[in-house]
Amino acid sequence: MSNTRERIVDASAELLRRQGYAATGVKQIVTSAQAPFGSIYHFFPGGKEQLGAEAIRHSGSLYELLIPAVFDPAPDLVAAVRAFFTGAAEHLWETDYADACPIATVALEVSSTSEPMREACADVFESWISAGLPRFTAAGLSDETARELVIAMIAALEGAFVLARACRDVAALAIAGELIAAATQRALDER
Amino acid sequence: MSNTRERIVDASAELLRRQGYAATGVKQIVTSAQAPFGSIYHFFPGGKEQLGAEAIRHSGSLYELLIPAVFDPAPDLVAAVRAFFTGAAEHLWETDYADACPIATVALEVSSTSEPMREACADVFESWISAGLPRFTAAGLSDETARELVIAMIAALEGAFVLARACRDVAALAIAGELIAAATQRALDER
DNA sequence: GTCCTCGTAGATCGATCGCTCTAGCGATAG
DNA sequence: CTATCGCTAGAGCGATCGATCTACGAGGAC
Repeated sequence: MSNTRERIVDASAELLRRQGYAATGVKQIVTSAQAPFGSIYHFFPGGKEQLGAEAIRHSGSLYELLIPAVFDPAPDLVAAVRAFFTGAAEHLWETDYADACPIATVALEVSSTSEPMREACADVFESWISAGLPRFTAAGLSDETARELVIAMIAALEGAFVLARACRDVAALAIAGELIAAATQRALDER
Repeated sequence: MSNTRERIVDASAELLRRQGYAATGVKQIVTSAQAPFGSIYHFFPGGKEQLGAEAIRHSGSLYELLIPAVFDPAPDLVAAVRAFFTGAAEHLWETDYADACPIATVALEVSSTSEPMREACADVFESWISAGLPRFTAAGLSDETARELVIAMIAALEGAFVLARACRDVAALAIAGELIAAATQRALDER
C-alpha cells in the first residue's frame, strides 16, 4: 500500500495548471511529489504523455465538483451563475493569479502536438458540460438552450481567465459573469 | 539591407501561436526562418525571452488589424460582431484548428513564469480593447458599456477558442458569437 | 526457509535545451 | 587600396530533457 502514485498525479496536476505541459519536466514532478524517479515509469509506462493525460483527467474531475458545490446551495440559477464567477475571481486573486483553469493552458498547448493529451482535455470539457446541463434544465430550460448556456458559461469563464491572468486584473471575470447571468435570466424570462 | 530579423519574428510568431512558448526551441525557430543561429542573439541580445516578447507584440498588432477589417465594412455593429466570430470560426476550421488566437497559449503559459512576456501579452490585450472601443461608442453606447462589451467579446472569443481547439468543434464559437451579438443588440436597444 | 512480485532508488543514456564564442563574408567609408 | 562594421555561419559550451536500465528492499505465498 503506497500513495506514491497519487502524489505524482497531484503534483503533476498542480504543475501543469501553473506552467503548462512543455515547461513541466519529469524531474520537476518527482521532486515536487517527493517520489523516486523510477516510479514515474513504473506507474506510467507511457511516460510523460500518459502521466499528463491522467493528471488532466484528475484535475478535470476535481474541478467538476465545483459545479454541485456552487450550484446546489444557491437560491436560484442566476445567483448560482454569478457565484460561480465571483468564486473563480476570488480564488484567482487569492493565489496571485496562479490558479485559474486547471486544464486550459495545457489544452491550448497540446491541441496541435499531442492527440492523447488533446483527447483528455476534450473529455474533461465534455464532462463539465454534462455536469452543468441538469442545473439549467432543472430550472425549466430546454435541452438545447441549456446546452448553449453551459457552453457559453464555460467559454466566457475560460476567456476571462486568459485576460485576467495576463492583465493581472479580475475585471474580465466580473464582466463575463454578469454577461452570462444576464443571458441566463433572459432565457428564463422567455421560457 | 536584410530581412532576416523579420523572418525570425514571423517564424517565432507562427510557432508560438501553435505550440506555445516552452515547446518552441530557438533552433526550431532558426530552422523555420531559414536564418543562421547566431543571428538570433545578434538581433535579440535578450535571448529567447526578448524574441518571444517581440513576436507576441508583432502578432498582436497584426491581429488587431482584423478589427477595422471586419467592423468597417459591416452594415451595423451587431452584424460586425457576428462576422467577427464567424470569420474566426472559418479560419480555425480551414487551418485544421491550428490558428486560433496568436497569443492566448503563450499568455496562459508565461503568466506565472516570465514577467516580460506576461507584460507583452497584457499590452496586446489592452491594445485590442482600445482598438475595439471606438466601434462601440460610435454606435451610441457609453464608454463604460462599450468597454464592457469589448472585454466580453474578447473573453468570449478566447474561451470559445479553447473549447474549439480542444474538442475540434467550432460550435462554441457560434454560441459565443450569438451571445455577444445579442448582448450588443440589447445594449443598443436600451440606449 | 525460498520464491516471487511490487515498488523504491538513482545512475546513466543520447538528444536537445538556451546560449556563448570565434571566424569570416560583403558592403561601405576613408 | 585598407579599415571598419553589420551580419552570417555554426562549432561547441554546460545544463537539462525524457527515457532506460539495473540493483535492492519489503512483504506475501508456499
